[in-house]
Amino acid sequence: MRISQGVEWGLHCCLTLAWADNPEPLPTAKLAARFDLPSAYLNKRLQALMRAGILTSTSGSRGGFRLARSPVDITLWDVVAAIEGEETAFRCTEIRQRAGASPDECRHPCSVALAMYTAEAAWREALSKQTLADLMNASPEAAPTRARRWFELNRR
Amino acid sequence: MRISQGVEWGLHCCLTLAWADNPEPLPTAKLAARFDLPSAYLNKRLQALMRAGILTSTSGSRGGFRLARSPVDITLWDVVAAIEGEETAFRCTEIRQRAGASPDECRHPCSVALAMYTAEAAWREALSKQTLADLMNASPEAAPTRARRWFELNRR
DNA sequence: GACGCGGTACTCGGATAACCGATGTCCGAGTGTCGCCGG
DNA sequence: CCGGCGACACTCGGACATCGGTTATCCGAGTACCGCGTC
Repeated sequence: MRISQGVEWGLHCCLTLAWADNPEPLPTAKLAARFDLPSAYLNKRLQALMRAGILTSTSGSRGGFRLARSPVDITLWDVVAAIEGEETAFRCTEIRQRAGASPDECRHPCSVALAMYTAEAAWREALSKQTLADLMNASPEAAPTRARRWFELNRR
Repeated sequence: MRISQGVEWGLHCCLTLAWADNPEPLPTAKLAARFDLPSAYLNKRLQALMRAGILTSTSGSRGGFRLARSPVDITLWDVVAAIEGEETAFRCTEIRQRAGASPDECRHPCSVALAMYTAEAAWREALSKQTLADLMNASPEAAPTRARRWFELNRR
């Protein structure tokens, strides 16, 4: 089991956008350069965040991405779900039906699936409780000022 | 993100072994036939459970697998970790270092990684709290008797 | 009749392919900007 | 000097290759059983 790298990228980019806190959008290329990531692929992930309503995009020259709402209202689950998808990690294939379980029982999920879903719910809840703003507070003192400085240097 | 199918197979097989509750080992082929699974591949997963100390294997004729200890002492995390591995699903690649974070800060994990690890810890704990015995209790009444009946039919 | 021995069938165990999704790359569509031209 | 217009540069957006990992398969190593031969 592995969470795609795009999640890490997405979270760091959201943090950067939050610190920049700028009315002007930030293009993918700038963000990619900051973290030394492949620009085109990062763009793919930012698009996913846009489709989920976390970012807003502007086309054309002077275009780019901005946070769609305040960091207080963006949970980590929002970001993870946008990039990884909302499907459960555990997929029940109903193998009990091969073992002769009656169709009547199969109206309820089997105990195995239920247990796995319960654990996943705990994971999602833990993610939902943490917002982007919490992440900003938990970061070291130097981080926001560094982000601002970088942002000033990369202003067009 | 996706949990491999082997986890589902492993859990159902452990349940079957628990219900059989037999001093004689059960060969992979029988278990595979019960759930209509590819036998050789299932064997690979059962091997993993054996390496983790959840099952014991016996080679040769009349060989097979047995539970290594009581269902009360087998948590779901034991099974999941045995098959999926104990590595975290989220892998921090330290992209903050590309963004100019000082080596001094990097002695601590970054806030993003910390948050993700915290959520994963909640998931693991939820799995650790549930044992195989709990799963047996949560299963419908018909399941254990069906398993026993199947087991008697497939006795050699 | 009892013991020892060899062959056989069965099962685990690890090494070896095939398929699928994540990763990475490219080019087209759309939009704002800047410079030029005309009034 | 001012306003309109056109070409350009920039950025997003989706379509097309590539790679790693899960899934699937096969063959060898080891062991218990069964039958036979001998004492």
